[in-house]
Amino acid sequence: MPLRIYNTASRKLEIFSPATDKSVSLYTCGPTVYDYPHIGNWASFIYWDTLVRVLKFSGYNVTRVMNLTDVGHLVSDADDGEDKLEKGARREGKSAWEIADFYIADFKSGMKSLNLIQPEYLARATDYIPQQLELIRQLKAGGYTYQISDGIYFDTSKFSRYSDFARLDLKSQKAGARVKLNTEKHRPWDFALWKFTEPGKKRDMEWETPIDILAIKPEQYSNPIMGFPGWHLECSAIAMSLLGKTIDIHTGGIDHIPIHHTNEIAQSESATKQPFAHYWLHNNHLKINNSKVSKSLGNGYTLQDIESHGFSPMDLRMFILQSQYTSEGNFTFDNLVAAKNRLNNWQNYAALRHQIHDRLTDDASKTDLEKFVVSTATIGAIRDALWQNLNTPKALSIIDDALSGLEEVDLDTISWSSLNQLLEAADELLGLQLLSSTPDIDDEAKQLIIRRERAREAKDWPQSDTLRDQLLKMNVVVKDTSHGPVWSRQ
RNA sequence: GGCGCGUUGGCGGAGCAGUUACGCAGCGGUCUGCAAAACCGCGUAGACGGGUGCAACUCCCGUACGUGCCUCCA
Repeated sequence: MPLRIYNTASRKLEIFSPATDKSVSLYTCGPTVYDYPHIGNWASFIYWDTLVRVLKFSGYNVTRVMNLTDVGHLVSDADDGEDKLEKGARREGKSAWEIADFYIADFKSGMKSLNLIQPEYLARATDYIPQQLELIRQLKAGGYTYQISDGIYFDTSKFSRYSDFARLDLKSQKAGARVKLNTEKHRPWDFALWKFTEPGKKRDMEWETPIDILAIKPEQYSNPIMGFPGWHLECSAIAMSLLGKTIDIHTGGIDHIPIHHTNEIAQSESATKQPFAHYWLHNNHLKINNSKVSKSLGNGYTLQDIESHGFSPMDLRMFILQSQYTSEGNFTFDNLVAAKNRLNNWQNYAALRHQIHDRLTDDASKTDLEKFVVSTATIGAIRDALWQNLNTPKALSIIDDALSGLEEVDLDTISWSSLNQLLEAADELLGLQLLSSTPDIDDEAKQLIIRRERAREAKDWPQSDTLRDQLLKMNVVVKDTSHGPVWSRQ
């Protein structure tokens, strides 16, 4: 069974096959670092992290780039309004550079707490200004640009396939119906490659516009014209400079199909005459309380909000994995509780491995057939589920099935190594930290459990209950099963 | 106005043309010193109306409702 993924470019489920045998180049549109990401943003990054995990698990050598948009993303994608970074700076009384640094640090720490694998390259747009200017240069040379009073624009009429990717009928789009149109643009969907700093203004982030990309003669050029890159440009420039002209997989949110990715394709392919990406994957949006996440509705919960409600980042991760990336999830705190409980149950199963080990006296005397073995076929089945367009809910259900058998049987009969293999594979593929979140209990707690068993044998219930309370204070819960006591963490 | 998507049991959420998804929550029972767990069972899901099939939650058409994009947003 091959790895299949849904390619937005073809609108079909396709068998994945990278250009180079066992290497995969992967580009993910990263955050605009002007504010805390909300859980919808994180959902996207959790899904793409799962993709990376699946590829690595399948033996691919993955080189992944994620950009950090720290300049040029305007309040409106239609090349109007203020730069988000500059706006954030004004809001917080800092410079745009300080804003970017702060939210980049926050993003990295969020990635860590959600156990997202760090991409090989986390690239700041402002670190790639020369590459972006070079791309403009190439496009200008090819006749794809024009200049108007506020910047240099991409002429979409020169790229005949412009509307193919999003399958939009541009004529029927009511572009600018609700925003003031830039009347100088030749077409509403032409987009800025480089914007000039407003005359008489000084931006925190601005660069001198090289004269050779300007449509003026050198003798007319007196004072430097300052400017900054358009939002779409960075992704093409960063991706191509780090991964080459054609990349295997490009991922991003579903909202990026009609504008951002359409524009990336237009400018990249106009410059190189080669396909920009073979596979385009898009995650659907997470709804919150059945409505969309929107800054204006104020429902964009952050990771900090989740934690202040008493949930862990892994609870959120479990919640996100419970629905498939192409479907529209719905977040409520009740649903998060369900995910938390499920994860907690898994952690209790994971903790059994310490208790099997403790009792392991004559492991060799029992054959695998006599033991409860989590078969390697289970791990294969998990992988197969994920290979089916990252069907994470299916993968979770397979793990549920495998784990739920464990508590019915005598612990002595469970194969320690096969349980460990399952947990390792689950962690590798889903990143839920089942192993690291369930360390063994200390010797003191173990002694208390033994003493409690003695008390129970002597039918000394008050003593037994006292010991149980003592363990509870150490966050260890003891349950008396028909096969003896089993502990778990509270 | 244009283009698109969705509608599964209390909630979340998959696959599949014919066999229990799965999870969380709930109810009843067994077991049990108590508690918890575990186990067994229960609630008879598939918006509505047609159509094609021996057979449809699963394919096709229509209707209703919801929702997304064409501003911002993963």
